[in-house]
Amino acid sequence: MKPEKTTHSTGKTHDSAPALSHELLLDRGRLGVAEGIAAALAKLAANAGAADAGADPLPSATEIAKWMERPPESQLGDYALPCFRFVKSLKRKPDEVARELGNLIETKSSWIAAATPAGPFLNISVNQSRLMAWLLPSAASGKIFQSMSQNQTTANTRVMIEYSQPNTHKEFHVGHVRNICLGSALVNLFRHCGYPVIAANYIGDEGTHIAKCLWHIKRTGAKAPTFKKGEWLGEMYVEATRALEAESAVSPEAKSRIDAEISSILRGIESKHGPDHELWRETRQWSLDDFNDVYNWFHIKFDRVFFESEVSEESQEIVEEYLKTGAFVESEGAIGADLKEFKLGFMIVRKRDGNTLYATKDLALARRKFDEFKIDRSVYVVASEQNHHFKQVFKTLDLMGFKQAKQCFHLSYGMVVLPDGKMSSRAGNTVTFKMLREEMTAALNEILAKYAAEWSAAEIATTAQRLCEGAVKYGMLCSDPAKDVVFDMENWLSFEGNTGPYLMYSYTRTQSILRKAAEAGVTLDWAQETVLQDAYAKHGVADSERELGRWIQDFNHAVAASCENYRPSTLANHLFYLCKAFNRFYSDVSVLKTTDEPLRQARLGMVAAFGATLKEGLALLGITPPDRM
RNA sequence: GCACCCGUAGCUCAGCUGGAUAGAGCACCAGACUACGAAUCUGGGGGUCGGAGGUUCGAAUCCUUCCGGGUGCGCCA
Repeated sequence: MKPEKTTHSTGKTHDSAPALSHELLLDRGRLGVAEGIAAALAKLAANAGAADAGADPLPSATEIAKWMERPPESQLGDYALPCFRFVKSLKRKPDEVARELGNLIETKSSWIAAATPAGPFLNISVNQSRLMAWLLPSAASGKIFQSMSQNQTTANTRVMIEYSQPNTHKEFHVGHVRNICLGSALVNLFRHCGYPVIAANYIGDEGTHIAKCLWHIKRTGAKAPTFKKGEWLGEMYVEATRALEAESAVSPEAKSRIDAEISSILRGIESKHGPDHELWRETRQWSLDDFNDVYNWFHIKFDRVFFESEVSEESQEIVEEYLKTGAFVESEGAIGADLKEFKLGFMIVRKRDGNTLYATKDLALARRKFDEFKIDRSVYVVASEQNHHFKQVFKTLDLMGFKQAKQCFHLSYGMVVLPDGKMSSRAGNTVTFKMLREEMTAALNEILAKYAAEWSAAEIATTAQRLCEGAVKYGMLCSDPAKDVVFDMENWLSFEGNTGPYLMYSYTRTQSILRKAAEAGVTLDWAQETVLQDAYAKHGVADSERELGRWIQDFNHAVAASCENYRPSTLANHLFYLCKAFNRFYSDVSVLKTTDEPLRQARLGMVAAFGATLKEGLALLGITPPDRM
């Protein structure tokens, strides 16, 4: 099968739609059916006298593969072809097209077992034994997943994905956790689809918030603990803001005195020497150490870590430079980009006091990304509060003349809220990463205590960690990024329904079966594809097997859609349905007790194929399931 | 005031480059294990897809408008 040229006749190119349905070419079953339809369509067109001038050219098999849908009821068939689109070129009613196409389809020695018209739809049943003989070994070996990365289009697009972006001296709360989950999943997805990806972090290590934190430490003389000093800093910052608010309210004089003290600390830090700078350097490192602990716990790595402090000088240069080109103008004593004609207001890049801002640093950093890292696309994973900010930044980059500005994408995500409402540090109901980890791990340890006699302490600890990490990541990823997510610890750990533990449990079931099979000396011989095909041809494919096969087969498509739409939830949901199908299959047929040996091989293959698919999908979400739980 | 986002079962959410009778999970009710570990599976009730228009063979999906909630909007990050 060679890739056909795709025609862009619709001309509708999505801003960020990359891989030209590459995954369809990897699906031999779907493509096989599409080829059968294409052949029938050619005959139909010939019969109709296709000499009509101006008639549309016949669609290619890949185009047809794109149009094929899954019918609403699986009893109807494996695929459905809506025939409305052929009405014009064939000058027939859709019902007629479906009927005639059904008659013309070749079912002997092809992927198609039956084609039955249903009104304007042509429903198609796939030759199941042939499908399984191809699908199961391809999935179990991981071959069809790995092929996703061999894509010319994506291989030439360098992508940088910036995420996490924590501030030093502040608490790392569940909102930051969602960011990490989304960002790392995107990195995985883009890499998997063949993009060269640079995973970047951008740490806020300067600014007033730090001065406030240090101000509080200095005046109270509080001493840091031996461990988790970064978390302690976060607590100090919360205390600082409270103290600041209370004391400033006492009198206008008190307020101006405190403001002066904080400015003094800020200047001290920026002067790059002296006690305040030293304190900044020391405490900053505490936060960075803690961040690394968090990243290690979540098993994520960055290829490049940027610091705000490393771009602040460049941000001053940028102001001068683009003031000259006219991209920036002066207004009311400040300097900025006038974006009013784009309905984006005015973005200040230099304050009246001469200091640059967060936005200015984003511009400087963006330039570094383009020039130094030669990236073609730049993705920012940042909370939705900053939608307006990024619209301004991207438009400004455009005005500054960066071509890549059009390939900048802000993945905006909603807040993490608690079951009883929004979190607020004022109300004292925030959830930090520390709390999340401790409480969830404790709950899991309680559950896993029942294995204390059988398993080693190390295995219990590892299992608890994996379950916790998986529960959190899945909970953060399974709903649309744009929506707020309710952080409900109990639900996420409840192991019932659409949760991380449910998916991980499904995986452990496969491992259990495969382990038992290996103990019994049963091994899979993939070389004999015909064994699979014959077994299924003889005994038939059970409904639950057909369903499961379908979800395995559509996996690549879900991955591609998930990547193209910057939406890990698409994959997460696919995995949930995949597991539902497996658990149904599990209770429907007993694999190891299957008496017919070839059929048992085939079903074992189904288990292996599902296990490999699920593991692959979970890995893309950043989840590693335990082997047993 | 303006801009953007969200509104689908009691609750939490799928379904969104338009396709057939709108699907899951939780909760509730009723079933299935001396086990390929039931952290599972099967069945049941429960919906004018926020409202109203429009586009067309067809709209939860696209457009307009209104309502409700959220987030932002020149010297914070």
